[in-house]
Amino acid sequence: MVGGKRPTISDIAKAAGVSTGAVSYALNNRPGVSEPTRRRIMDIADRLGWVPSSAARSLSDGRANAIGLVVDRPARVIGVEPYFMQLISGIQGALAGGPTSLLLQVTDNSAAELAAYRRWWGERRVDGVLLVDLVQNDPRVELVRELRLPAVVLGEPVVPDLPCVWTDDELAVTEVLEYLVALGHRRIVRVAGPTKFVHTQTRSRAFTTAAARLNLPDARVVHADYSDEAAARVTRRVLTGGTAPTALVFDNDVMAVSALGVAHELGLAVPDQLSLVAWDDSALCRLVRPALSAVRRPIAERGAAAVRLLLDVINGAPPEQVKTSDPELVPRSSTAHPPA
Amino acid sequence: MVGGKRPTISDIAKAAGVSTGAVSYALNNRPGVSEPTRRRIMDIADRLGWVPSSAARSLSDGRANAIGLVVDRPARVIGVEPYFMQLISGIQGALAGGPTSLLLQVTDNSAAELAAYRRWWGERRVDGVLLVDLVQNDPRVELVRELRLPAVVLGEPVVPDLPCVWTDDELAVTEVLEYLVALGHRRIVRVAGPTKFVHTQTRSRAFTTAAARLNLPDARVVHADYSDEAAARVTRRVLTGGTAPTALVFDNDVMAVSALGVAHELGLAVPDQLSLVAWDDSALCRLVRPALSAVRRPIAERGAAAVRLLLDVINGAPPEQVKTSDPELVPRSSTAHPPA
DNA sequence: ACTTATCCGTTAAGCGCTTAATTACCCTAC
DNA sequence: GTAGGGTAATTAAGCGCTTAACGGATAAGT
Repeated sequence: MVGGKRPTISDIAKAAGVSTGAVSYALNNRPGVSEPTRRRIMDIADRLGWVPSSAARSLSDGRANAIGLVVDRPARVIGVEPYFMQLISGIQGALAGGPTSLLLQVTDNSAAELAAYRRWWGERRVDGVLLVDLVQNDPRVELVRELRLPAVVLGEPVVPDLPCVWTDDELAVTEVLEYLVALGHRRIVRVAGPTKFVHTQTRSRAFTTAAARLNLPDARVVHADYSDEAAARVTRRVLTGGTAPTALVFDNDVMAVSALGVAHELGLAVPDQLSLVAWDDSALCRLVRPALSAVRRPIAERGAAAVRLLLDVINGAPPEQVKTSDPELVPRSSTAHPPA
Repeated sequence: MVGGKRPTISDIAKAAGVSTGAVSYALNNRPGVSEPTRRRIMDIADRLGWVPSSAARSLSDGRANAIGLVVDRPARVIGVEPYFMQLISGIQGALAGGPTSLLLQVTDNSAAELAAYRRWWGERRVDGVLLVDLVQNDPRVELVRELRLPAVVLGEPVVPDLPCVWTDDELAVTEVLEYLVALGHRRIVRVAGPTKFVHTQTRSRAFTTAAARLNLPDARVVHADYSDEAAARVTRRVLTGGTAPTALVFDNDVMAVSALGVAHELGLAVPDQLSLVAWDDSALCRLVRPALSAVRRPIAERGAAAVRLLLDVINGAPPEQVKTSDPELVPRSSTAHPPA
């Protein structure tokens, strides 16, 4: 308890008059010590305030008791999106109480991200990792396979044998489109994130499919990079172009809010002349006027599920593909009938 | 390079035909091996893709090569504020390239936070920690001292011998007040965060002092908890009370945006009938209409400076108190002359 | 009464790395 | 020719913990 001096199992052994082996067995609840002895040892252990040295434990059992997450988004963007903090909240929730810690790294390029995973693996610092924002032919998939590093993807099951936690975005896209069509919209544009992301493609495909089914020839997809600047630029172009859409669906909240500004600037009233839907609900969506209709996804749930799955996989469980609860559209004040 | 098999120094030793001791000396650039041998060893090491095992290294040199950060804010709030992600960005920037990793924990109560620090210390998982959101008589200060755990405070230097990185908030508060007074405001209310935080008190004190100096008897401070709900409640009360203020200064961005909604609801035009200033600039402030005037603080710089300071302290440097560059007021469209 | 099984506990090796102590060898100096 | 001084290596102990392998004692089986 007193500063600087951390008790070790041999301190406990000495105090209990047994060998360190016995202490180890007792502390780990494994057979080999009698009940009274075990109890005595445990009492001494927590009287001394003993906590196992993670380094020593790792070294001998090969477990790091840590998992890693690297987020590869430019600093400019990362601060803005509530997504990651909510994800981390969920992750922590599932980690709480257990012996496992979270190692976090924020990088601004893909090479650094790969290097981080490789280093963590080499240093035996993590038992497994979480993979977010998968892209087509993602090099990380190759890497974790090569390294035999347990990994769980946060996203659609595109890689057959890689465990993942996913949310049914296609469903949500379809729901949004049907909702807008029900309001009377026909010209709808989806302002998506970068093409490279798998989830972007999934949503775009769902969008196109649903649009075809609903017979909306003017529906189309344009891309931005999640930043408000890019979104403003794209939105302005779309709204001032030929046949302007009456509804826009965005791939995050920041872009939708940015569009709100652009609409204002162009003198377009939201929702009377233009409807807006954001992806990933957030305080941002709630606070802005008019409040934004948004698709709410269970982000923290994703994080928690991913952690549980990863811990299982680390313990040798087969690679499952887990689906979270479905997203839901939260209608607010940014959607209405299109102008007559 | 091939999966699963991580080379150790004894693999290198075998390949080079020397002892593991020699390998260790060579790899750590310490005297004891000849230049040719060193070169040969290093070549083999990186041909084999060797990376030191952090567990083994920690165990033998007592260094964890990691620092810890625990953020104690309810999940509800944490996702909203860009602050932490920006801080983490800054932290990573200073960590990049070095051997040190960041351990992150998000908790929702102070006891859990203390437990986290204690556990990290016991497990020898971190070499030092970062402390944010200091409160009066913060138990963490006592704890890190008792444990002799190197720590750096992100905030004002309230504890004499604890190193810290701080930003001159008093200056900013004064600047904001002078700015508003110059515009003609006399009745100004500061909507602050919880009283318990040291930074809240610092700012409030500066506010009161400056208000007295500027002869503003109606200036006062009210408190909320950083959430949009609380801010809305408080703002509504303040604006509908006796002598309503003509300007409000908030302690974060979310509360300011929330107030924007309240003003709208009460039929108060911003900035013509009410001026609003946010603390900590963010995309939120930029994107909202009218865009919010805000105090911009060098958040990432704080994080980076704190990391550098912490690493120094871990290496035995004396506890410095570092001041960052000054905050600046970014005037936008939410501030103007008060109504005549 | 003797083997067998069971239970409790100790021993010791090993995880991968660092580092003080030691040895081996070659040079220079008196 | 031998003591003294580097330099370049090896040896081995130790960091704190886990865990096979082993041993001694007691209880049970025939």
